[in-house]
Amino acid sequence: MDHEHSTGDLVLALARRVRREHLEALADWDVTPSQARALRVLSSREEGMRPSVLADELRIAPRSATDVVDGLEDRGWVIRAADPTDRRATTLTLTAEGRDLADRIEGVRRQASERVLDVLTPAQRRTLHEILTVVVGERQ
Amino acid sequence: MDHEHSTGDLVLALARRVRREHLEALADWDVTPSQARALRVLSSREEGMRPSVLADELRIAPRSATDVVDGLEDRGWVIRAADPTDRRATTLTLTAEGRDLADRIEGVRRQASERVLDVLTPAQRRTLHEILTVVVGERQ
DNA sequence: ACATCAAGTGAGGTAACCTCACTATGAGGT
DNA sequence: ACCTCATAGTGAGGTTACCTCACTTGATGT
Repeated sequence: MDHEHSTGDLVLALARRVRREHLEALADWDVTPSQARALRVLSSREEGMRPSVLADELRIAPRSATDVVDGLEDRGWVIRAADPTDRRATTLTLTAEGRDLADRIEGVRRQASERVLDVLTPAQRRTLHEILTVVVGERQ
Repeated sequence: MDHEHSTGDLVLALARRVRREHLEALADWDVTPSQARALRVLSSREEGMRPSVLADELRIAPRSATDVVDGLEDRGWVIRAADPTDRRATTLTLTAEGRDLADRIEGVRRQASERVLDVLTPAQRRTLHEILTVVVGERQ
């Protein structure tokens, strides 16, 4: 009303809405957002990921990954084991419960996004996806 | 690679990029993100906004608005004054420096978004804007 | 052999939120 | 006028998700 929304603002507003939906869906399992992000990364790779790699994927400091892993371990979703090839290192492995939870979270995440984008026609959906791929695809 | 990005993920990724650009642009003036948001709201309305209204606009608790306003006042960007019509209330007014800063921030915000969306053709830009308007426009 | 580098974590700090409780004031009913 | 209840703002104290710095332990290149 007072002034037109810029495209950038619209992107942020949409993201806010998607994130809010994700968050609500997450509330059912008593998982913090940062734990959910970590579970997602851990389930996307093969077993034995190092905390430092997790930190890298999450774009947080290695020290912060330690805290996140502490939380996941407390809840019984990952286990830390010694890396046989490097005695300084630790390997992270999802437990059965952890993997299960990660899968279920991925499911509701998808549903939550669907719910938000539902108002678009299939053609608009496709076009949006296409255009976003172009922008996001640029430089990594 | 391991699995296709969903549209929801693309939205979040794009928002992350826009936000990062904004943040970098902001770094020049030593303004925190929450201060920048508050300045934006304050400059969008007429003088004399109440802290409670600011809180509402920012979707934060009234108590949190107090802290944000404290910061803005310390930096000399707003002044608190007594509301003559209600002695419990306070009115917030941007100083000249505050208004000036808000304007400059708005400028670089716009430029930062431009930079990100630059890779699109004008037609794609228009289409994106249109589709986002549809999604964001739903229920308020 | 030894200096240097890397992996993880303890200690302590910050920003940006929150709730709860309190004071001061306003507003409505009787 | 008085009493009750609602409202505006803020002090106190807590939480989450990050951070840096310093340290220990172990690997690695020359």
